[in-house]
Amino acid sequence: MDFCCTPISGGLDSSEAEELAAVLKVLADPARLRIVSMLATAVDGEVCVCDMTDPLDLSQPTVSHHMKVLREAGFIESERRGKWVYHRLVPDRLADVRHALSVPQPAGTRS
Amino acid sequence: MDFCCTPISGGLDSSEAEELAAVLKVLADPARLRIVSMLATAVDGEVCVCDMTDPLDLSQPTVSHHMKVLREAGFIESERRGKWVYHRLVPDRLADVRHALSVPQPAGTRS
DNA sequence: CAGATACATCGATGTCTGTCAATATGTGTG
DNA sequence: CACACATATTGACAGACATCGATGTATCTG
Repeated sequence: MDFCCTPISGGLDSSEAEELAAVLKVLADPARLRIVSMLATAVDGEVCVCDMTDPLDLSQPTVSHHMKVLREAGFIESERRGKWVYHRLVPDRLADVRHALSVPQPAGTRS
Repeated sequence: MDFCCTPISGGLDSSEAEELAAVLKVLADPARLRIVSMLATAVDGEVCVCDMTDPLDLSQPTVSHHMKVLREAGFIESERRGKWVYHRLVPDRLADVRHALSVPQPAGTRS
């Protein structure tokens, strides 16, 4: 997954649609959205799992699972420092998704 | 569902995350993405179901189901003319989703 | 090494959903 | 009305997945 996702406006073929759908599916989860949100608003841009289980009201294995999904989809990077693993957003990835959802000429705007 | 989705950068609470996740879940399907793509690239901005079953390689009920999901999520508008029902994109809805996924200050960009 | 803490992996489970066949509804034509 | 065509609805089913408890792995401290 080098660069992400043919834009919708390009006329998606079957495999392009599946690729974009897979990426969107990663974001289409309340817990993962809140994780992304927490990373986006963190003062240092970093958060460790231990600081997320409580606000998310989820078990540690579940949070860990979501981090893995986000990491494998390229949305976050993780780095171990001591006992903790710090997670950061990869902002370009979100930008790619936004770009894939862009529709250049709003075709149907004539009322 | 008046206006769509608190931006990620706002620090999503539980219900805001669920709302945005629900909207993204609608897009996170290959068939629906291809439908949106076909509508976005259609010359008149309109397509009827009968013209989509073949390219999508899906049964008519399945396509009809996807149209309903897209309509209920505010992504398309549908209008009956004669025997056919024509579907149009609601471009603002996609723009809302893009906006919700924006991260103003890429927090973690210091390498 | 022994214990504690942070995180990852595994297996099981309940729920959600994309799909289709069958059928119903709506619309035009004779 | 009878028939054909386009679309919607219903019911059923298989696969996907979010979640958790139990357990494994890594790191630090005595």
